[in-house]
Amino acid sequence: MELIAEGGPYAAADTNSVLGKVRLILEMFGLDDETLSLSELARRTGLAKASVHRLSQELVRWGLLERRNGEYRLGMRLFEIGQRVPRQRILRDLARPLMVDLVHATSGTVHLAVVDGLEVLYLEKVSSGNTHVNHPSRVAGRMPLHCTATGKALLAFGRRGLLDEVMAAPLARVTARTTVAPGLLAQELDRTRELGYATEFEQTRLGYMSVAIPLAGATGVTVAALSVTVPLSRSKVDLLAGQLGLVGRHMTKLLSAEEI
Amino acid sequence: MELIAEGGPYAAADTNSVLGKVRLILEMFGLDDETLSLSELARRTGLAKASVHRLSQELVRWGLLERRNGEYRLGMRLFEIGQRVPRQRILRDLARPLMVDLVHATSGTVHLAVVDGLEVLYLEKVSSGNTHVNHPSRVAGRMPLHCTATGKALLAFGRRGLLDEVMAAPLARVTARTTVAPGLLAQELDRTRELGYATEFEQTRLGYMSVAIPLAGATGVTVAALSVTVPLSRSKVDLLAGQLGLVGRHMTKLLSAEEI
DNA sequence: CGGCACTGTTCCGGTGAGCGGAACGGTTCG
DNA sequence: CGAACCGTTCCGCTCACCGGAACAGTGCCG
Repeated sequence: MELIAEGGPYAAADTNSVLGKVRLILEMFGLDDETLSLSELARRTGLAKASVHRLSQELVRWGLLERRNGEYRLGMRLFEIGQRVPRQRILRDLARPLMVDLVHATSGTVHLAVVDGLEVLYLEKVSSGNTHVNHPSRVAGRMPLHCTATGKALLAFGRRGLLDEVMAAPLARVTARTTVAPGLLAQELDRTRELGYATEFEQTRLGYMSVAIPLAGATGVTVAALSVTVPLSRSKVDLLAGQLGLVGRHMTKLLSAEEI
Repeated sequence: MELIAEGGPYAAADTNSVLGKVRLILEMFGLDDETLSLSELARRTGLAKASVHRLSQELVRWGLLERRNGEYRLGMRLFEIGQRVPRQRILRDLARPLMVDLVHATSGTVHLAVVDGLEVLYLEKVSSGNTHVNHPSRVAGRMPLHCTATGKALLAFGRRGLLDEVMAAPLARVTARTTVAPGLLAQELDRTRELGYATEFEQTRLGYMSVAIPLAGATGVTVAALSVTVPLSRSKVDLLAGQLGLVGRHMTKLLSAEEI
């Protein structure tokens, strides 16, 4: 089991530095494991039980971990500090109200995403309770760049060279309709640049399609992407693209006031 | 200037432990200071420049900090890990779609909050772009318990003893209409328990009022509160309370499936 | 031009914070 | 009751960490 590899495009942890150990401890808490016992943490991290005990106590004092009847869980302070990260905070604060309106105009699910490493990172997800379906996406969740509408918008309008890096590795097949041929992907991106928006039909999830647009910051550089996902049955691409475009122009104005 | 005291109800940082230093560094990034230079960090934390340099480098390698043309800023990884905190994640994921609907039903601003320490901590905030006003509240922002509708709902239906702790210190006057007399607050909370919902008229911000209900987890214990804020001019307390009640019952059902 | 006041970065010797094996008390098993 | 687990504490060794000092690069002012 490769523990260190999980969780994004960052360098590996160093076992014999305090920070390395803390990192191992905090990153053991995946989305599945909500709470972990001391022994379990020691086992999974490979650290000595005494060390985990000492560090965990200090983390609890900080508020990054909490202790509920013997088990450790990630603490509220971590959420609080995470909300201060400037890029996500500015983008979300500006986009959220517009996303809410978009949900009601389209009856779909709206995503705000940035590129992090070689993946799409979802900053925000808004959907209505009425039309709510169990989408696999999560806020702070990751998806491949090549099979999502947001990913394609970011690839098409983002920094050059990103596409090459993505195509350096074989493209993962997520559904039967996912584009895995590099040539086809390049073609799709050309089309995306032409139209000004990206689409995706059942390439992420069967039965659903998405339309996405890039969001440009003050300098004109693409900093994020916004998408609407609806059931395939009621796909009105041009209508959705139009509604997204309106919001996109509004966002660009808002973003120009901020520095991203 | 008291640097350590800021940022919640947690124990102070220890300067001569690695974690203590890291904590100082990370918590220097407030909502105002988006980016900080190395020297500035060293100055504010009181740590040696070499130490800050070494630790910051390790934090960048981890992804908790990012470096953009010489300046440090909080990194995306921090946001990502913060989103895994289970209490906030479960509550938000369940509540967000319902909050979106509530926004459109009421044309107000909807907040989801928990109590952390002796304050209200906002987990989520949803408002529409049309009716958007610059509310001072932020996601992951904090407010006093005694002057907000969510705070009063949490005080009235939350764990016993919390009220005593709050009243141990003098109640801060936020606006001219904020309840600062302990006796009056107790009376308001009695009324809240009687009605099943809490209200607040211009006690947080002049021109606005809020209605809030408690959200009960699987065991019946109050775990969070949900509120709607609208301009004072169109305050329909009983209507808002009714709409909140519907959502509240729905949330209770959803929360019973999870373990909070 | 040189001096100055800043940056960020590197070096390195002393040392105490951190380490973790081992032992300890408290459970929950069969 | 022993066995196997848990969390917690102890303590001496040692190496990762510390931070003053020296270094290089930059922008400003006289």
